[in-house]
Amino acid sequence: MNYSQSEENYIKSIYHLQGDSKNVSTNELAEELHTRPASVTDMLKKLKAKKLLHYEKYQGFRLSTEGKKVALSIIRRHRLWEYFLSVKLQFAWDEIHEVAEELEHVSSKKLIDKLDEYLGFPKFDPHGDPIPDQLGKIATTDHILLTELTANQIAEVSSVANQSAAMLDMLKHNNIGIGTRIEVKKKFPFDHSLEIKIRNLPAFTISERLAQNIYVKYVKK
Amino acid sequence: MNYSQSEENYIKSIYHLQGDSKNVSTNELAEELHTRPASVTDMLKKLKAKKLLHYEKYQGFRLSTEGKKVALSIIRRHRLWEYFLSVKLQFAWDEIHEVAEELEHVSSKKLIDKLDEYLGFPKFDPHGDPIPDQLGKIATTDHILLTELTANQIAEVSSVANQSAAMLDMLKHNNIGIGTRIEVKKKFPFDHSLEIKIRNLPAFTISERLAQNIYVKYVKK
DNA sequence: AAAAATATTTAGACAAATCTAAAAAATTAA
DNA sequence: TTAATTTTTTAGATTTGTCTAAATATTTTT
Repeated sequence: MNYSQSEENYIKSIYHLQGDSKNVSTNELAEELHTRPASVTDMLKKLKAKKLLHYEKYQGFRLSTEGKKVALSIIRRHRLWEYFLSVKLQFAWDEIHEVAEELEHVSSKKLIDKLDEYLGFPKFDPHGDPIPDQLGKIATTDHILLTELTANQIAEVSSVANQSAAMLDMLKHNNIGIGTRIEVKKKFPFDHSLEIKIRNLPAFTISERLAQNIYVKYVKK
Repeated sequence: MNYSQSEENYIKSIYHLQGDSKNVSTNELAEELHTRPASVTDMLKKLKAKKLLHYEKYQGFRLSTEGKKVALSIIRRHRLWEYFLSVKLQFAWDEIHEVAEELEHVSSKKLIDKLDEYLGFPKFDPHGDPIPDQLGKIATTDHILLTELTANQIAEVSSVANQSAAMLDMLKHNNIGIGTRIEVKKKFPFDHSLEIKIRNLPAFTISERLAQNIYVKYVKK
């Protein structure tokens, strides 16, 4: 089956919002897609008719098994293109997302499988997110949120939850990238901000909001 | 300026049909695009409003300078992707066109310029057609139509004018590809078909129609 | 040069994806 | 447990790209 760009964007966003199968609300999805709730309702009816999601009026919705399969194949395309842009074309880390958003809608399965092979079947994209294989399987990671990291423990940035330009710009400004080693020096109870240290730079503070979007994994000292 | 996929397909087809600036007709374009003449008229009005073509009711049409510029940038994208699919992803010669038709609509200029660099600034695509550079310049070739080739003269296939699946299938069936050396043994005045010889294969006949779609260039014996 | 044939355009409709404004349902607060 | 607020849906429009059928121009034939 083939889906329109618009349908694919809805499916992908629902997949990200529902996480481990919580129900997604109309307003939430409208905000994520920068569209209006009324437009979301319209599209939901269509996706329901195609059996891609479970949806009852006023009750929220969630992808069906088939819907998840479709979502994973879109995510596979997106992340393979990100890997290609970064590793082969030398795009900067914060430039790849936007271009991959366009490339992901090219639907030839053969193209994607050949690209995967050409790239050497990478398991993670440049943001540290896992790339689903042909069957939709994704490698598991042991990462945790930076907010959950114990003080004075060193960990390595493994992925970011949010890839908005504003977020990526902020990370760049703070010299944080995939693989950056971070140590939490202090947690401030007042606003839950964190003082962190990177390499030999002076320690500095980041907001809880930002820290909630950074995944890290422990690393031997 | 950015154009829709549909607009881009019209511009590209007009460019191919007009050749060295002959006027294109509504029916001709409708057939090329597998659409209806009425739809063509609708789109022409839109493209005229965007100053991409010269068009007066019932008089045929032709791309403006700006329109040609746009056409060349679409062709650039298409041929670079064809080159990538063929050289990097090892797609067969007759499979690349269809996928490139989709990829060509991804519009990031940076993507295309980086891809060009990554591929080593190729001058010709796998079908032998020239790839426009960033400025729209295309390398010139000295190829002629196979129908124009003198008998008993050896020449090498340099490109094909038509990339329909039917055409590519026929070429494959006849063992003709870019670089194949062909000698015209005889021209039949009755239906203008040609008897040709390839390598050590027995000579065989091809139609005028097919020969009109094959470009060759002379080669020292 | 009129008639016939062909090419092109207009008029009006339709599907997809979106929107605004208003109605209806669900949730939260008083 | 009503009232107020928020969320969601419906109704009706709009834009883009397409279509069919009919009208109008142009070209070709007789």
